[in-house]
Amino acid sequence: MNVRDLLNTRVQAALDACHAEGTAGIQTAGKPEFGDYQANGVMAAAKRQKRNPMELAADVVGALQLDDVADSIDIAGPGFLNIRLSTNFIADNLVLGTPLLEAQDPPQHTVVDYSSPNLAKEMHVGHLRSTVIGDAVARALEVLGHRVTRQNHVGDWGTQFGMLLEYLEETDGANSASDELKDLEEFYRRSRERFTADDAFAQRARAKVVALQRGDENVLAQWRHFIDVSLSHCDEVYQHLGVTLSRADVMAESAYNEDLNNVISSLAQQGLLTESDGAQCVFLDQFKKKDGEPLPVIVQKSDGGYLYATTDLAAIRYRTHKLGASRVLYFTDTRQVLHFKQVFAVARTAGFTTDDASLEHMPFGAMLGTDGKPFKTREGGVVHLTDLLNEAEQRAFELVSEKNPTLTETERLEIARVVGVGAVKYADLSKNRGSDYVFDWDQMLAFEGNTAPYLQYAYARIQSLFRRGDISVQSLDGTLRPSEPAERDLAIALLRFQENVELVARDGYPHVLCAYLYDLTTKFMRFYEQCPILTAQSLSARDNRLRFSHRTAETLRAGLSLLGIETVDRM
RNA sequence: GCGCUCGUAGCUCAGCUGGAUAGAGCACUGGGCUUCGAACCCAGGUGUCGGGGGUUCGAAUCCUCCCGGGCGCGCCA
Repeated sequence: MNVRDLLNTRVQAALDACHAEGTAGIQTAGKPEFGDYQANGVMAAAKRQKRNPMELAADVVGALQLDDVADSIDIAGPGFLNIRLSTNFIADNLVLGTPLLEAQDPPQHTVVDYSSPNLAKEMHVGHLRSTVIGDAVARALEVLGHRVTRQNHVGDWGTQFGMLLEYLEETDGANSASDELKDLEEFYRRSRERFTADDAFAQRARAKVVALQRGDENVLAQWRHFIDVSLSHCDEVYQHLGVTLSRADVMAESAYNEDLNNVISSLAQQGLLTESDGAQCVFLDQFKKKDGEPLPVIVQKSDGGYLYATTDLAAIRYRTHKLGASRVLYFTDTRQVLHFKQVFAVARTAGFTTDDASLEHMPFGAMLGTDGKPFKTREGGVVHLTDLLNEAEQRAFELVSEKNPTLTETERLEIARVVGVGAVKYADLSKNRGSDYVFDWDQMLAFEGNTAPYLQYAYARIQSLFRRGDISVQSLDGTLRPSEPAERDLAIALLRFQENVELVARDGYPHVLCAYLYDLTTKFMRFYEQCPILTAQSLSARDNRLRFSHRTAETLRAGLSLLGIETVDRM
């Protein structure tokens, strides 16, 4: 049940009945004394109608049908409507055994383009945000009943592969290729060194590129092998990260190779191509500098080569026309906003996208170190994701061992994995993706405040409760009926799961879900302090509180799972 | 030069289509475990929302100018 939607619909109907134009403007109440939800739209509607807002508010309340939902609707301030949900409504919608989330109607087919590392290098922190955020949004869409096609648009093509393949051939005698590629980053560094230091090598590398593009079977075999090894590295990282991407989701840049000349010829046929300095460009009116100087989208280089804009155009056509997606989401960093604006515009103009398809760039900011500069190792190198996760687990292990030394080492290792990886992911997911964020080991691994371990701890506490009380969850049928204030606060929070997940699916901001889960958890912690559960006064109160606890645990586990974060029964 | 974006408490961050006295966490101070896990809870206070001007019943949010940071701008992705 999306409570907010329900209220929006009802208040909207009342506005319509009063012939008032505008939206209901339902949001969660700013303060407890304002009820649970507030409608802010009446004042704006009154202004449009040139009416007294208080009068209109009274009319709207008169026309409002909320008997089955709310206890009270109060007009406050200059014309706010404060809505307080009724206990019956809350209880009716919090029934153990009913699904935590319901599907949205109608279901849509969404392509989610995320992670998309360059296979020439090892995965590093620069790939973390796209991978983790995109995965969370994909999961949110799926859980709401939408069809999701993941697209890992990996970079497997380009001139740097000539250099890498040449170097691979050169070194292959000594060790097996797999061994050589074990540290991709190092391999890349050494081959680049060779490339710059040795002209003969550089020449052979360029020849490799040509051979590769020409489709030379031997070189292609080398290339496939390299890609395969590199993808295996990615798979390992994805598995470690707990990300849903698999080989089946890989749709590499090279997959569009044979379609690129079609893209060009289609643009040419439509008269959209202009040659400029030997390059094929698309000039669109909406991309002009202030002085009228046009801004090109280059789709073919003067040497005949294609660019990422070309590939992206082919990908758009594939995703909308072939896959039939109605939404395509791109999780890339914020530096590419102009690129996507242009590519989307070209795609629309050229008919590479269907009319009703929505192309949405979901940009995210950079990861900075505590010094405010791009996050690097002490030596100034990129931080590999594997190292990052290992360090997180190491720190988590020390912490778990300190807090809970009686657990076996096996248990502590497993907890450290769940807590450490969860902390890293949550630190990223809990921030607004649009802006840069500071990656701070100490803060993230302090495991306090708005962190994954705080949520995981609440979950573990609830599991402990059931263990101690020897309660079987199956015995807890029925509704959650709040009576104490702390119970009511918790109940309202539980009711808001649906609307928050829907927001994530719509806007692609997982931090909204994080904020929700954190709020839910603080509400539970207060409930836990204030309302004795196992030692409640009456058996019915005890069972009711157990139901609250169980529902909270379910919501936490489901919510964290949408973020790709696991839970443990003890920690 | 043009464009995009950001500037909120000492630090890290929220603030949803403009809404009520701008909120959290960390840090700091004090309190709470013979009682369901103290990785917890409660209490305490801090803001020229970068600055000026404007729009209006109402602006952190919209417009404009200025200051400051980041990023982008024809053959990398």
